[in-house]
Amino acid sequence: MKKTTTGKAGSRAKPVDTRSLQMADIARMAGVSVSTVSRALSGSALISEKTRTRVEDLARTLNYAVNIGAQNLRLKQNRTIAVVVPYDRSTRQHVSEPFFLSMLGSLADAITDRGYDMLLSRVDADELHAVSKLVRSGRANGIIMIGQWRHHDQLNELAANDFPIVVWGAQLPRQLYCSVGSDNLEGGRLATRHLIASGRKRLVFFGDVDFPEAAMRFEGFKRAHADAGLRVRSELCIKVDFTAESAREATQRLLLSGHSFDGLFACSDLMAVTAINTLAENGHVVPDEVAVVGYDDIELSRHFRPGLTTIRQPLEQAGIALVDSLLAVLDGRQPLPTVLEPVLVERATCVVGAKPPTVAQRGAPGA
Amino acid sequence: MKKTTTGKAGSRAKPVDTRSLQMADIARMAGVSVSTVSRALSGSALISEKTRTRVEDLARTLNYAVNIGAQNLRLKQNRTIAVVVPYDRSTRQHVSEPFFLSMLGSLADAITDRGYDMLLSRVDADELHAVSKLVRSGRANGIIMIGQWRHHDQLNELAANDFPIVVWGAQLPRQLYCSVGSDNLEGGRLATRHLIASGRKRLVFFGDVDFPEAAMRFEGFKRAHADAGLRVRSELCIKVDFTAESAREATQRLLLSGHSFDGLFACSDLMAVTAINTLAENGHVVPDEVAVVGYDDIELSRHFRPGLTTIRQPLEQAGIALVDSLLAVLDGRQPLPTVLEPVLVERATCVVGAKPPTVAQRGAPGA
DNA sequence: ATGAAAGCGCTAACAC
DNA sequence: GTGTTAGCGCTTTCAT
Repeated sequence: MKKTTTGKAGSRAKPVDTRSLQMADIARMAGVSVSTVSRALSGSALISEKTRTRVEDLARTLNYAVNIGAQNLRLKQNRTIAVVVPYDRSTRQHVSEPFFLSMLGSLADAITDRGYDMLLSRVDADELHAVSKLVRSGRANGIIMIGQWRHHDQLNELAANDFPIVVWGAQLPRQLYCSVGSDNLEGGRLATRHLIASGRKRLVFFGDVDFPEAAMRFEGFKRAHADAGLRVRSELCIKVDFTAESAREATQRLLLSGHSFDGLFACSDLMAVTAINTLAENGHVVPDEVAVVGYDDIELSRHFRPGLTTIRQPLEQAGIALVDSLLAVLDGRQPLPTVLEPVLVERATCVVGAKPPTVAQRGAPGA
Repeated sequence: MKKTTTGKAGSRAKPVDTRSLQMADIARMAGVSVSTVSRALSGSALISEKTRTRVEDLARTLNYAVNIGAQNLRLKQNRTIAVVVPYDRSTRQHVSEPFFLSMLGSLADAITDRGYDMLLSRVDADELHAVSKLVRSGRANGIIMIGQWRHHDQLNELAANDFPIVVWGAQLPRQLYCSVGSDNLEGGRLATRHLIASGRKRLVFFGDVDFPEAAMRFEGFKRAHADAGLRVRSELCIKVDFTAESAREATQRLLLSGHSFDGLFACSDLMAVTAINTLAENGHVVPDEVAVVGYDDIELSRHFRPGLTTIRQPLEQAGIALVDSLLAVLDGRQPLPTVLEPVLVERATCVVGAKPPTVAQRGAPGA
């Protein structure tokens, strides 16, 4: 990092004049009272057309904008929604995970469209109760929480106190808060059914069932097996957390274990992609030897080679559903959880109707 | 999307009780005055240890939090920084572009670390002046603007009025605002030099020089040619905007044009990846026939196959520099623009010391 | 060490 | 139609 010399001169201390225009100023200049200005600017019907235009013109010319803080204080409102991304030290789950970031974009749009502001806040997952402060302190009206969470009880406790929160995630039994999520069971089933339909029989599962989402996907994995009259091989069900490193290790361990397999369902695209790369480095060809289905359909998956077959979560809809549900909660209603339908996106890593798996091809070592 | 029936019952209209605790309540319960509570909670030295603990305990027990809105109004402050992402209809540049999103993560961290709140705001690029309202209305103290912008003059106009804004982007001549950006000229030069060093001589440039960043990278492209005694082939310099579609079209046109080339420098990783895929679909092997260097080092590039050689922008540093610069501006100082050094990340698509390009290999058609 | 009172910039009765 | 007045929930003189 270097500082250049081009640009403005050093640092003359010249405090920014923050004493901006106020309503009183406009009032004085227009020769009316403050309330008249207030009314004129808020489109009250009690104001004469003449005064209104005079005030409006003045305001526009002087570049005046109503002070939202004061307005909110007076109105006891604050059109702000806080989006909270729990920050998990242990998992090192980070805001820059592709999936989170797509979700953020979708939320930003939905929130903006409804005339609200979006506060982005990261809180330590172990300090989750801190989110309530955002609302108690009047910083935001309500909270949208995103993230793999194993915080069911904390959330329930918040919701029990009528705390305005909506969370992205699985719908759980005895849940007091409103959730929006995709149907993870169905997603897991779709993925697994597709693997089976492509002729695979010995399927690996990658995921951390401590997370409700992953647990549901695993459930779908099992159901699909049952539907097809296949049995789940427990030695192929591996606990992998949501990091690339974990997926890499798991894949290596799996290869070393000697268990044979011809298909893999991973609970995130990042896992899937990492597994594919690790397989490739060890001379195994995807999808010829091992078919793979991921989850999320992040940007990456479309550009990855071979194109990743995956389960897409409808994020646009998710953003909208989250925001609308929160607004309903704020309105004193109790919206039902929303379950979005995941869709299978078939690309190259698992194709139905293609040739069946080959145990060893192109003289690939191992397997 | 379907509504499930599990979960809470329908919608009993039961307005959330927003009349939360106030300082007056604490005061009454503690048997002291409001001012005492205020002082106790803000750690004033004039309060007896006994009163302080009593008040603090009470506040903690009752889950009281000071109303930030009122506090800010009184203090004429608001520890909030708005991050603005211009939304460009024509380019369809979207918040979910991987690069923007990484930047957001980095900013969220930097802002949070400094005890500020981050407001995320998208504004139509054609309504750029709207950002000033964020500050005039007291919603935020200052603005950090991210995004490919061709809005130099508008920004200068804002800055001329002492408007607290810092922008991510190239440093331009006669610039009145503070910018933070990577050295795009150097980045372009690094990329091009690497291509040349790997033995390539007929280089393609993909980018839209209407954007200052891309223009500078192109400048670096030209310099590297000059340094190596090569000439830039104008028929290989193609205007491509920051979308995958545009890159795909450009690549196809390029192939149809019949011009031969053995290297490609793309102004974003997304362009690069798309170009590589399009080349592959047409039977051209990267990097054997065409070496490719991208720009940004987004997540994708690490997982893409073959690994994308690219120029990394140091986003962590960028976030920090942006925030610190803005805070300096808010403090009445005039920070100098920051120029971050880009670094070359060598992966597989352009490797120095590898075998020289082959015009046709593995019986690839065309070329 | 504590309290009373004024006021941050705005809105909304309530008068006229 | 417009002005007067009383707060929204807090901090901070200025008294005591």
